[in-house]
Amino acid sequence: MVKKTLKQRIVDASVELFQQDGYHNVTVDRIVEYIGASKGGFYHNFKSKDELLYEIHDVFISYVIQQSQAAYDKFDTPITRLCAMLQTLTQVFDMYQAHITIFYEESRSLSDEYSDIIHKKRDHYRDILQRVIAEGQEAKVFRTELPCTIVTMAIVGMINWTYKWFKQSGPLTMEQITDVFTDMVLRAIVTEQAMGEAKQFIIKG
Amino acid sequence: MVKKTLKQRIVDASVELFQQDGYHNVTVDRIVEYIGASKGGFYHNFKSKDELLYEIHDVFISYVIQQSQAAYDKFDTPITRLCAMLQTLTQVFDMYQAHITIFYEESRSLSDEYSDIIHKKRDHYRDILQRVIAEGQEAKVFRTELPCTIVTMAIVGMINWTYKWFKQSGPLTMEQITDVFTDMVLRAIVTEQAMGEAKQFIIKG
DNA sequence: TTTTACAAACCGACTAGTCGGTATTTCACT
DNA sequence: AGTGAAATACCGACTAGTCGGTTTGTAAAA
Repeated sequence: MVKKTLKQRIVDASVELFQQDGYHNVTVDRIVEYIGASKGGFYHNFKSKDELLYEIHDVFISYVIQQSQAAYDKFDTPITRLCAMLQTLTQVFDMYQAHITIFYEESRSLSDEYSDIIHKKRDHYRDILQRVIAEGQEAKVFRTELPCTIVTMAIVGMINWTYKWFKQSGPLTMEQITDVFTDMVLRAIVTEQAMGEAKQFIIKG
Repeated sequence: MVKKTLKQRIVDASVELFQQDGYHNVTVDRIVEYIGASKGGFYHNFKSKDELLYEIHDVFISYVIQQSQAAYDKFDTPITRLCAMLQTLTQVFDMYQAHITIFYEESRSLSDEYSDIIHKKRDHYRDILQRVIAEGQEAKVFRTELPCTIVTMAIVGMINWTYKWFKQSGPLTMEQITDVFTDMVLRAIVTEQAMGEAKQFIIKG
């Protein structure tokens, strides 16, 4: 697959440009000029600039959902599932930082027809994580005194926020950061009696 | 102060409209129409739409910095300082949710002259928190095996992300959420030997 | 009289989307 | 395989509309 389709080149260029300057500050003219194409070519592949934005959103969130579900299916205890999901998510966030930036900063620019679909998928992603937390609480592996919705959003926030500050050129790799996050989350929510199982994921002092 | 100045009315309306629809989707015409004023009045009070956006940013971040610093000054141990800052921050985030949405989603729309100032202040806010973490590590109250920069960003992410999902009409108040966050953070980072001092902030199971 | 505070019409730059056209590929039929 | 027609992919000048900002006007305050 040496030859990239024009459509793919448009998407790739847009992801880059949208991340840098934001959806509204990037014109269709600029996108096509950037890849040496034309407006005709653009509107042959997309019915609108909106549709392009939607496609970028969808590719990303669908991938996140699929990966999260795979991490869930691969293991069978709350702690291992949670760790796998944390690892998977940060990995995705490492690779798709540009997509995430667009996903979380430009979703308001989606027209109504698209935003419903995207919002549903976003909720689905959260639900997968929340299910792990809830199941862990039922099994008394995670502390039941913490509301599982808040715990879920605390974790989601911690991870999602990385797109704002993580630099691949920074002093720590995403793997190292993941280890710290995993440590913090497990310490925060695992019960005393289940801490034995979690010990292997805790950083030694 | 029954009479609000036009300037204040413009700011208030803009905060509301920007949060709802985003900076680029709200025209100056719409702002002035919303409050029953004119474009002349707008440009009498602001030299540009950019300046208005800047002012909204600045009011908010300056307040956050001031409140964070006050929380720091009010106490004299890492744990109490951290708890006070968590409480202060979530309180601010409860009150200024619209400002925060704008602050974190529209800062890219700031022109260069303004964005430098805002970015510096944003870093300053983070530094105040990071200092508490670092001081806690020096005092062996917080675990030194966790890099303080990552811990800081994990906390910042957890708190900041609330602006995406917290609803004042939701089942939990911001105070209750703060208690959960505080519990999780302390459990995650306080050392075994200092846990005694932190116990009062931990939710009992 | 000058300044302040706002109103309302207006302008110029910019941009999403269109449309008529051309190059390239696909494919049915010899 | 070779051919030609139809479908597909792409081009680029043009348009209609939008929006930030300006200019001119005006009434009250200082």
